[in-house]
Amino acid sequence: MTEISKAEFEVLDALWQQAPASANDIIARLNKTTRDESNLWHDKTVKTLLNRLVKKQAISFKKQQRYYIYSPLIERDAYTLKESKSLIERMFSGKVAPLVAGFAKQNDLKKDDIEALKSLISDWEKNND
Amino acid sequence: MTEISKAEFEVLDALWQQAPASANDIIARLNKTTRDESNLWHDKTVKTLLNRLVKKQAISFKKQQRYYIYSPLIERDAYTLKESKSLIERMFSGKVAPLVAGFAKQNDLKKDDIEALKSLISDWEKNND
DNA sequence: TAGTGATGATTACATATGTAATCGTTATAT
DNA sequence: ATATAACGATTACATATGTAATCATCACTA
Repeated sequence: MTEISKAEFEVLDALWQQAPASANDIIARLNKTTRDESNLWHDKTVKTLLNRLVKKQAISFKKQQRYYIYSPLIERDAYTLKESKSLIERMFSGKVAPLVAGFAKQNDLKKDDIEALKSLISDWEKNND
Repeated sequence: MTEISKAEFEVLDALWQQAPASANDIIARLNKTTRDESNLWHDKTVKTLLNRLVKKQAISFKKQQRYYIYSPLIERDAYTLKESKSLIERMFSGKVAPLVAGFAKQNDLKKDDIEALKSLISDWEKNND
């Protein structure tokens, strides 16, 4: 699977929300969460991106009459993990802690982040002591 | 400051290692850490990327005779934090914990990651109790 | 002093990306 | 039944990106 661009990711993300889905479902979802009116997704644009995602084998479709119904071929978790690892590899020598440290320094960690992290750590320690 | 591409980032990263630096310094650094012989950075390529980084105002240069000596205009920490936040915003609704959870699930957290995270958390708790 | 080599500047060029418009075909509304 | 609207397919096009090659200058070498 080749690279997925940012715009393609947004479209794929709308499909991940609920799949399978038609192009119109996806367009509707994209525009539902779009705050800025002037920034609506254009029908044609989304369809181009769906096509590219098909070519990149990130999604598939089957015909339902003359409509296409799309489904993801890759999983969201797998993809986001791959991208995260890539960024952390390139920017932080593969260590996740320095990224979190950046957030901490900017005061971008909220209590529930901390709770989630503590829980992850205690799980880890349960398995790796 | 516009976007910095992946290739540009690698060049900038070599400059961050030690600045100011000449193009040749940077090329040498890039190729020092390159394992694969067939994958060496080409002189011309690096210079193109340096030019683009100048245009994007990510770096500056001053003439030293007929050579250029480059310096970063942006800080590594600031840039990597911005990119990290962008990715986490796009992929994890702005929460850092789910990213770490992905690493945990893949067994990609090592003991020193855990130690670093614990330390971050205890610092955070010291300031936010 | 004429040729060679190193430097930055300019140009090149294929592919990717964002953002659509147009085309051909079919379904639908009048 | 005909015009129109809705689909997907194809085409468009500016800018970004990876990856260099060529050009104009200047310095150094034989």
